[in-house]
Amino acid sequence: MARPRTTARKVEHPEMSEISLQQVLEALVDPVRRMVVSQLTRAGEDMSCGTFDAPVSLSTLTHHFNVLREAGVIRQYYVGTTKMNTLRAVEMEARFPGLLSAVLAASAAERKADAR
Amino acid sequence: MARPRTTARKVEHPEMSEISLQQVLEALVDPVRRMVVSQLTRAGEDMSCGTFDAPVSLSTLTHHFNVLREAGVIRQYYVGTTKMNTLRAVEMEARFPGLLSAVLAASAAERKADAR
DNA sequence: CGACTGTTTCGATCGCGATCGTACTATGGG
DNA sequence: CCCATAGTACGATCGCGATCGAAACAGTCG
Repeated sequence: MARPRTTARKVEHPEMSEISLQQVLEALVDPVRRMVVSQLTRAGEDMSCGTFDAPVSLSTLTHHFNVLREAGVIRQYYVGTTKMNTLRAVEMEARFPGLLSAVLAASAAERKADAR
Repeated sequence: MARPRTTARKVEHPEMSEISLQQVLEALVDPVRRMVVSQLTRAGEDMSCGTFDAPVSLSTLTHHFNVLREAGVIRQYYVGTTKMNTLRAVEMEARFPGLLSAVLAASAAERKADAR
C-alpha cells in the first residue's frame, strides 16, 4: 500500500519553554553533535540519520541524535523506515536569541580557518 | 613599602587567535563557571577570586578560574596577594561574534524566569 | 620575624557521558 | 511471507572533569 508518506511512529519533543540553557550547551559542546548540526544547516533541508558524516558508529550517532532532540535543538520524524532530522532554528532563536547562530557561525569560521 | 599596586607574579593567557570554540564551549558549559562569568558581567568591574558567590570550595573555584582563563574567557592578574579577574569580552566578541553575549543573555533570561 | 589572609597545589574520589558491538525491532519491497 | 534496510536498545568499558580537604605558598602588616 503506497500511502504512509509519513508514518505514525511517534517521537517525543520538548516544548521550547521547557528547554534549559544547560541542556542546549551540553548538546552543543560535543564536537560530533556540532558536526551534525552544521551539516544540517549547510544542507538546508531535512536529512535522514544515515546520511550524516561523522567519525562514530551508528549506535553512537543515535545517542547524539537523542541528546540533540531532548535538548530541543533538532526535531525528528519518521518517513517509513528512515528518520528525518530538522533544525529547530526558529524556535531556538526565540528561546535563546543569537545562541545557536553564534555557535554555528563560530563553527563555520573555524572550519574555514582549519581548511586553510 | 607601599608600591606593589600590581605585583610581578605572572599569569599566562592565550592569544585570541589560539582560542578554540571547543575550549570556550567547554568553559561555558559548567554552571558554576557561567555563574562566575555572569557575576563578573553584572559587577561591571574586576573582581578578586574570593568575592565570587559559588556553591563550591575555594580550591574548586581556583580550578574553574584556570579553565576560564585557558579558554580565553577571562584575564587574571595579581594585585598583592589577591588575584583579579576581568572578562575578555571585547576580544571574545572579535573572535566569536555574538557567542559570549548570547550565552550571557540566555543565562540572565533564565535567571529572571527562575526567580519568578 | 611571625601571624594572617588569600590563593594554589596535590592526590584521591566519584559520577557521568562518549563510545562500541551485538542483538533486536519496524517498514517496505519483491 | 520473507528479506533487506534503517534505526534502536542494551550492557560494558573507559577516560575525563568536578569536587574536596589538607598542606603549601605568597604577600602584608605589625
